[in-house]
Amino acid sequence: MDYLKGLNEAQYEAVTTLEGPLMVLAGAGSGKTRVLTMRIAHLITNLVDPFHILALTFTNKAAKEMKERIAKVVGQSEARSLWMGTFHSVFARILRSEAHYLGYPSNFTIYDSQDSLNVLKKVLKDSNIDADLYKPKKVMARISNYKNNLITVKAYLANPELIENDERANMKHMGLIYQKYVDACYRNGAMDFDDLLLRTNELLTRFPEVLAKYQDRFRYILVDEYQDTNHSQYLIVKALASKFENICVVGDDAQSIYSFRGANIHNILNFKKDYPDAVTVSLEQNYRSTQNIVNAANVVISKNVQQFKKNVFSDNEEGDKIKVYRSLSDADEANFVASNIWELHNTQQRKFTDFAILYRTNSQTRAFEDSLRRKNIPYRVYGGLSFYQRKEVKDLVAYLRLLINENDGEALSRIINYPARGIGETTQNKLIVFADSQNVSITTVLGNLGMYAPLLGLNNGILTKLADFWAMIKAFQVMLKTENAYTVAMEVAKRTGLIKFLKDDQTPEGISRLENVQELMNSMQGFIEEQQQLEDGDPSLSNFLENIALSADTQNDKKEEGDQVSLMTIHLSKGLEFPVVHLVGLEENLFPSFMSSSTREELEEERRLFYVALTRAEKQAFFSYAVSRFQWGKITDAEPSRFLSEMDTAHLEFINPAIESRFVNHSGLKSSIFDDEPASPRFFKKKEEKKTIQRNEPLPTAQNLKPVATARIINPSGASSEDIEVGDQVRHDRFGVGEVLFLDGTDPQNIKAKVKFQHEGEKNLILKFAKLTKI
DNA sequence: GTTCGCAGCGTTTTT
DNA sequence: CGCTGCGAAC
Repeated sequence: MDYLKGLNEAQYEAVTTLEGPLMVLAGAGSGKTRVLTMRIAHLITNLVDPFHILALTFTNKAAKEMKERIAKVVGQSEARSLWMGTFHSVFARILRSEAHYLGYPSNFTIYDSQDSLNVLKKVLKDSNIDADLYKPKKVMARISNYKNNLITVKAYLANPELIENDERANMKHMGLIYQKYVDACYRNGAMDFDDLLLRTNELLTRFPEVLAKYQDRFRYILVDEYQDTNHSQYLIVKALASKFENICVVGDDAQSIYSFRGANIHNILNFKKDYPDAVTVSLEQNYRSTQNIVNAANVVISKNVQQFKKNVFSDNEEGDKIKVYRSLSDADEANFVASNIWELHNTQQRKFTDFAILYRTNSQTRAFEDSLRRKNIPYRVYGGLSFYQRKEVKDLVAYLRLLINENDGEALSRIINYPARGIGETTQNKLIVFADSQNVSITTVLGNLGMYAPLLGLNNGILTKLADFWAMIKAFQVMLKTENAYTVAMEVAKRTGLIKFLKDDQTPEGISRLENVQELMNSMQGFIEEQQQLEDGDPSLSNFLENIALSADTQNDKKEEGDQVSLMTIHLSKGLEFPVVHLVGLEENLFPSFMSSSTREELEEERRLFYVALTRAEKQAFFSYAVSRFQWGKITDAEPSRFLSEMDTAHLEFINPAIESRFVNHSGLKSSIFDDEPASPRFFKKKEEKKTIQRNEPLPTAQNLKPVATARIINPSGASSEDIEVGDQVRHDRFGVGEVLFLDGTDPQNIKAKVKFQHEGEKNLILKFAKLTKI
């Protein structure tokens, strides 16, 4: 049991207290993941069958990481039968096998937020409701809120208080809309994210035999990030654990940052009330960060009223003070960060992977991408628009979804006329109205066109098109019975004309779209191969679809992780650690967000977010903020974040005193430094860029071209080309092998390469998109 | 039925 | 600014 060695007293207790309810309050950096991992290992060593263990996490990333670490301790085969995953994926799996209880098909589709929103928009349109009062996103948030609190349509309609509440918000039709939305999803054979939890609750409450079955299976339950569970998740855990009560929850109330999606901090605050016999273990020693960082973070989080008292401390070196940089603009800030990374990379021999840039909102990425790219610093952006949310990818996926679940009206409407095949809006509307009037689904109408044709009022040309379309879908379905998912998907991409449609668009964006589709095919192939290697793998199309529905992963998770700077939102950074952290955009109305500055609760959550961000840092932290920022298409003045003033200056060091004093004396003059400039934002931007280039880099000369052209080019999706130089032999996905004749361009985004291919002749390629491999 | 262009809008965080 | 949705013209 060497794995028990090296645990401190509290960790040891948390790992070895196997029976009964246990709450582990794990301060930031206190070895939480280690404890969870060791605990599972210890369970298995103590002859608990992994089959009886359920471990729930919040992100796929966390689940994956933990699985790997457990496999290292107990071995691959032992780890396999353990159930570990996100709430959503674990319960989606259970729902699939028990769907018949709920009147759902087991092949139900899982809708992501975008799908749900589309369905809701249709509902709103149908209902002839004032679109200004009922903004889809707002309505969706309310519905989501109901669901997460287990308020079904029925419960809603029976609750005058809720109805009154919505009436007061000027939304008296919420009940009706809610009903219609739920009906639509049901008709489509689909569940949204919230349904996965709500329906699980329904399953466990309405069918005691099902509950008993899973209670018996999951005798040992572990929940990571318990502070972020919502009510729905809380009830599921509670129900499952109520037989054996071997439940271990791990969390840190100071790191609860998901209340916007229903997380209820009281779940962890009240754990003792739910399980009076619970053992509580506090992990307070932070092994991750320097004393200075830990202490600085403690000062800020102590401003929160709502929290357990903890004493997180570090025995590490005291460490550097946190350096605070005040910048003139977002571009200036990005430039500072990039220069700083470059410098530390050179002077302290830090790898690029040692650095993280953390921000509040995804829209802040761009400026940093620009500066990093200019300095040829490799980076990777996490999060943002997921690969699977791109339109071209979703379109192909919609076809595949339709093959699995032909009732999926959302998928159908997405592709019935894409690529255009003459089935326009008018025809679709007729179909919908007719199907409604006959009280059947559109699928039924399409499947029995012969019978319905005379009643539809459509001309023969259109009817033929509809028949052809449906015959094609049916043919794919037949094919799916004998061929593997990849082959069918390829056939779909070709036969529907999707590939041709994309190929016709030779703009860089068009090429990139085609490549994304190819990438989808690749990832599918990868998935199939991976599943085939697994003993209990499932290479089916439906399994593939489920996996992508529940993963917000960007495309290149499997791709090589080179030496790259990480860029991500603070939310995404939870659970991670980096030697050097740049926390940027520390401005009022940005962080804390203007959306979350009205109530104390909201502000406390922002403060916890700040705490999370700072405690990601191991050795060094840098803060920065800009006095003016280019956003919403114009320049906005900004004040430093209140979190900065909440800190103890003993932990800080202001690193640009010159600029500081210049500004301190003239409050509110920030914009006046640009008085000699035209007011147009465009000019402003230009000037900024020019300035930064001059200040930090020599002008592009022939000498400087080479490093740019030979650098790793990172495109926005994160894929990278190898270092390409003139004379290199390269391989291209489609054109095969060739020689690079010529490189052209200084803008790393737009370097063109002339390549002579053995068979295809000379081509001009944009390096960023071409994905050339050096051979 | 399709395409293009413009206006208006929102803009936090994720399974 | 960038996206969506809508209306007008082909």
